[in-house]
Amino acid sequence: MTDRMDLLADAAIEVVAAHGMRGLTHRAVDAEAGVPPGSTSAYFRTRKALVEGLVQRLADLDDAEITTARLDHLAVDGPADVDRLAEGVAALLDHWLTVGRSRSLARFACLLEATHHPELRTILAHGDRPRAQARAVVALAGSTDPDRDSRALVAFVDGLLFDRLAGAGVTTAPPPGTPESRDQLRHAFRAALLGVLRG
Amino acid sequence: MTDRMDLLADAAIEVVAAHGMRGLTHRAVDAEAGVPPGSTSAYFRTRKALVEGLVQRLADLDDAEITTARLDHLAVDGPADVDRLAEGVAALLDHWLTVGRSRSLARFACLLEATHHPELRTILAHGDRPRAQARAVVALAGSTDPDRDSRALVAFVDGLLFDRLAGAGVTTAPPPGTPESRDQLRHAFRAALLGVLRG
DNA sequence: ACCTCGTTTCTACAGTTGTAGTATCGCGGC
DNA sequence: GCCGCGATACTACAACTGTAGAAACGAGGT
Repeated sequence: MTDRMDLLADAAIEVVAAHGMRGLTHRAVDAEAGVPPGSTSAYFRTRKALVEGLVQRLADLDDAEITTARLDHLAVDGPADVDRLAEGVAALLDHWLTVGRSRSLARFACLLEATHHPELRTILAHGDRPRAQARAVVALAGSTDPDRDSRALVAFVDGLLFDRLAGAGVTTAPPPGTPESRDQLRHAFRAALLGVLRG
Repeated sequence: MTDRMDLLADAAIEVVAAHGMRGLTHRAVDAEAGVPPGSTSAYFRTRKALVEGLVQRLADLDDAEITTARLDHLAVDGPADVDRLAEGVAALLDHWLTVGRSRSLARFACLLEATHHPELRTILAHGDRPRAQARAVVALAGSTDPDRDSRALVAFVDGLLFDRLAGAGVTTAPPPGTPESRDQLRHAFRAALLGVLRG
């Protein structure tokens, strides 16, 4: 709502990204935001309120972002279109892995949290908008079951994101932000899209 | 190590699945395991030890499971093989979503945790074994870059799993365990595999 | 200058959690 | 029967966290 609340919610996102849900305390947010101790507790009286504020802030930030990064106008009816779309999604993933890294981590943490706190689910309609975009794409491409296919496609993209954020494998991925990373992501998404389209 | 430790670690997995990492306390584990209060604190003196024990237990359980569910012997050189493999993976996913639901949730929570606790990463070499299996599959199928492709494939499968566990979309998925759910998973994995193979 | 009211800052306190130390138990050997 | 000792159960306490309420502040009007 107010500036100060946004400031605190942003700090809360950083805290969660850095120390997990467990580290999310009123005092930790105060410290992260550089405000006098007690401030967070004043604006978000209970911890539940703090979590809800954080989730709401994530949703708002996504709303702001989605208007600047629209992909659903990219019709796909030829190989060139597929490549163009893959380029766009790779750029988006790259963004989520670098400047948006904290937000991505916080989002996954909140999604897990929403598993046992249904009230978060309504705020965090995660993937609904991406899914709608994906639905448009696969529908235009002639999918026989756009709901199912778009859901799978979004799940794949989330999987790619999660893997790069938290994947702890032997095979090390190139650091996000590099051309090689972008290339891998583009290639992977292209494969997923093609697989879904001509499944 | 000992029985009692395994019992407690298993209870810890349930606690994390039900209440998240934040709910993981010595006393909560005591309650979940139905042991006298203080027991967990005696076996895992510090909280760090408790989460390490939990992660180790997850890894051990996976080890036990992997020997019973091998998929890498399934060579893929024709459409029939692809279908067979997709059937196997769908069954595995179904298993992870039903009887193994808590473990799957706990695993994702721990992966997120490992982001800021490197010592967990060594224990939880998540996806290494699946990745090795996937690598064998894509290599046999003639991939030009098996490391990259298998990584993508595993990421896709994880994405599917995460989506069914924590996805909070409008498009509701059929409940896990039903034939429709299996069918969707089979279809989705098939698409991913085909996309990766003939990328 | 002074009051008003919303915002911000500070303080207190009860409940929870992490951790370590002490007591009790159960059983195999003397 | 009694002893020793490892495994288990209990207790205590300091630190941390959530929450509420009281104090200080500051801009805008009179």
